[in-house]
This record gives sequence, structure tokens and C-alpha cells, in this order.
Amino acid sequence: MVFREKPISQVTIDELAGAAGIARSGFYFYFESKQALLAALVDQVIGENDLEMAEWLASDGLDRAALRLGLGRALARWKVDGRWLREAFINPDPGPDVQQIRDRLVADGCSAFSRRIERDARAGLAVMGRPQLLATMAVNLRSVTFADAYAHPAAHPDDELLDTLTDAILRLVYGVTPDHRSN
Amino acid sequence: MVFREKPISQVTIDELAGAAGIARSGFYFYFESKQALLAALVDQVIGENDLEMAEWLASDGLDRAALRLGLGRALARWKVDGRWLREAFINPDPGPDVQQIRDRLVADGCSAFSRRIERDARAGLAVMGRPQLLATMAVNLRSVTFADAYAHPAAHPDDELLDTLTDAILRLVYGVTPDHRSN
DNA sequence: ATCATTCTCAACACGGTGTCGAAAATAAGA
DNA sequence: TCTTATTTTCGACACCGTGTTGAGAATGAT
Repeated sequence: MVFREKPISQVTIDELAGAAGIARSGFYFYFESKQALLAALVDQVIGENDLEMAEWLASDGLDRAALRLGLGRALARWKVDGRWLREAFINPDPGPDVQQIRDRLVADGCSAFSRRIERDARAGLAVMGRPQLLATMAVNLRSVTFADAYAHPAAHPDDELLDTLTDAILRLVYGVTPDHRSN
Repeated sequence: MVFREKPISQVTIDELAGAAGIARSGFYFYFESKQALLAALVDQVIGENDLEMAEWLASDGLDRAALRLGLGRALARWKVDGRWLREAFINPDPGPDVQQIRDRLVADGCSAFSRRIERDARAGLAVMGRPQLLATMAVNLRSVTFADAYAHPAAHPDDELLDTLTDAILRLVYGVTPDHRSN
């Protein structure tokens, strides 16, 4: 995967084609542009992301273990593919093709989280704001933290990062953190 | 400001020069490249950002009003210049020139916040993790929330966004939110 | 008026993109 | 097996934005 090695803007179609063993002009037989290729990649990520967070989204209340598990899996993926993941999910202007698919994916992720929060609120759990807004913030905090973890790998140990992020999200949404030091 | 109108990648040097009333090749007399111009712009933002957050950084503990004031000023700026601010501060690959200046600015902002948190911790206030990490998360949450507010202006009213963000940051760092409904 | 500095710009070379049509490879049908 | 259709490859071309150069115009000081 060439996108792991350098910024997407610096990856030339010639390289992509070369890595695939075909001539540059042959690339256009498979994809309309570099953006279209990236869009296809992003599309592939959709399913994986849902799977990563499945336990958390299915559970109720402050299920810290489920959240931490999902975040851990996501971080592992970012450690590998962070280079292009952040260019696809963080970059404000990844081109129309990518933007459309990306926005849908992000919106889906936010509303899934939002529904979970609403469910908790209906169950009587305290919630610290409008579910939609809280979910958006949490999802964005997640991506940006992982992107930062990729950019500065040595800044914080993974364990600490994950613990802090997990608690931060719980605190952000529910205002409290379960006492997990007990396990 | 041409950068307010469309993605920077789509702004051609010819347009920039045209807007300044000179020929394209004349642009290179003033800046080495489009990136260099953007870097100069980012450099200009440094001071303003510090000013916006001055009260908060100077105060102690959960001074909600000061934080909310600073965030409000920042949001106002993002509402105007969000288009290029997010491309300069969120985009993972804004080119080497911008990246260098941007990273320094972000690092400064984080460490200023971090020092404030350490000060609070020394004063006996509970703090929910390593100051450096919490500060990074808070600063990143701020930018990404503002970027999102620019991208989806109608999603949430500004007041609600600011209130939620203010409380979210306080909860993120200190674990609690002062009861501001009293004023 | 002279000279130096500042500023402007037309012309050029370069590199990456996307298109086209012709050929090669592969598969399908008789 | 030979023919025909479909899929896949690629060379050649035109296009556009970038950055450089060197020559000339404007400005300003002596």
C-alpha cells in the first residue's frame, strides 16, 4: 500500500500504477482518479469500523470495558494505516468523491452513537447535553486523538492514551467515569 | 481574501496574483509559493489566538466564564475564516512550511494549557490524567468542533455548541462542571 | 540627470493529469 | 481450431498549474 509511505498529494498516479504492475494510463481503466481510488478504500473501511465498535454500541450505560475494547481496536488500525486514514477522515478537503463517502460514514457513526445515548437517557441515565452533539464531539475527539497518536507516536504510551480517551469520552457524554481501577 | 471562497488546493496562484492586482509571476517576488503565503497567514494567527484565551490561561480552576469567553471569540473567528483555518490547522498534510509553523503554534497552545492544569493540580484540584495529554485532547477537541461547526453551520445553535463545548472541556480535564445555571 | 533599488511581467521548461485510439491478451462461440 | 467479441494494456497527445529567468519599468535618493 503506497498510501502508507507518504502524503497522498505526493503519491503520483505513475507510482500507483507502477506498484500495481501496469502503465500509468492503465490506471484509468480501473479508477477515474486518485480520489476515486481513495474513495473506494474509504468505502471498504465502513464495515470494519462498525465491527470494531459493535460491543459498545450494543451495550448499555457506562460499559467501560466495551468502549475501551473498541477504541483499542481502532487505535491498532490507525497505527498501521494512520497516514492515509487521517488524510481521508481528517483532511477538510479530500476532494468531492472522498468527502461524500466520508461524510456519510462519519454521519452514520455519529448517529449510531447518538441513538445509544438516547437509549441511555430514556433508561434514566444522566446525559450531559444533546445526544447528537455529544456523539459528534466524541467521534471527532476519537479520530483527532488517533490522528495525533499517529503523528506523535512517542508522546504517550498506548495504554495511557486509551485509558484517558475512554474515560474522557465517558465523562464527556455521561459526566462520570466508572471506577475501573477496581479490576 | 480568496482563501475564504474555495479549498486552498483549488486556488491557483494566478487568482491570488490577480486578486492582488499583479501578474502571476509577480507573486513569486513576495512569496516563494502558495504554502509560504499560507504559512505567513498562520503565523499571523498566533498572537490572536493567545489573546483570545488570555483570561482563561491566566485564571485558576474552573473559571467557566473565562473559558466560555475565549471559546466564543475563537468560534467567531472560525465562522469567518473557518475555510482556510481548518485547512491550515486540521489538514494532516498542509505542506512542510505550514506544518512547521502550525505544529509550533499548536504545541505552544497545548503546553500553555498544560501548565495551567499543572498549576491547578498543585493547588489541590483534582485532574483527570496527565496534564500534557489532557491539554492536547482539549485543544484538539476545540479545533475539530469549530471545524465541524463551520462545515455544518445549521447543525447546532452557536450558544448550545459553546455551552456544551465549554462544559465538555471542563469535564474532560477536571471531571466536573460548575453549576453555571445559577447565573 | 544619474544611479541603485524596488518591482513587474512575458517567455520558457518542467511535471503531473486525463483522454484517445490502436494493439495485445483473454474469453466465448461455432 | 479458427473466428469473433470482450477485456485489458499502453504509447502519444493536449492541457494546466508551477516555478525560474532575465530584461525592462517604476521609484527614489544623491
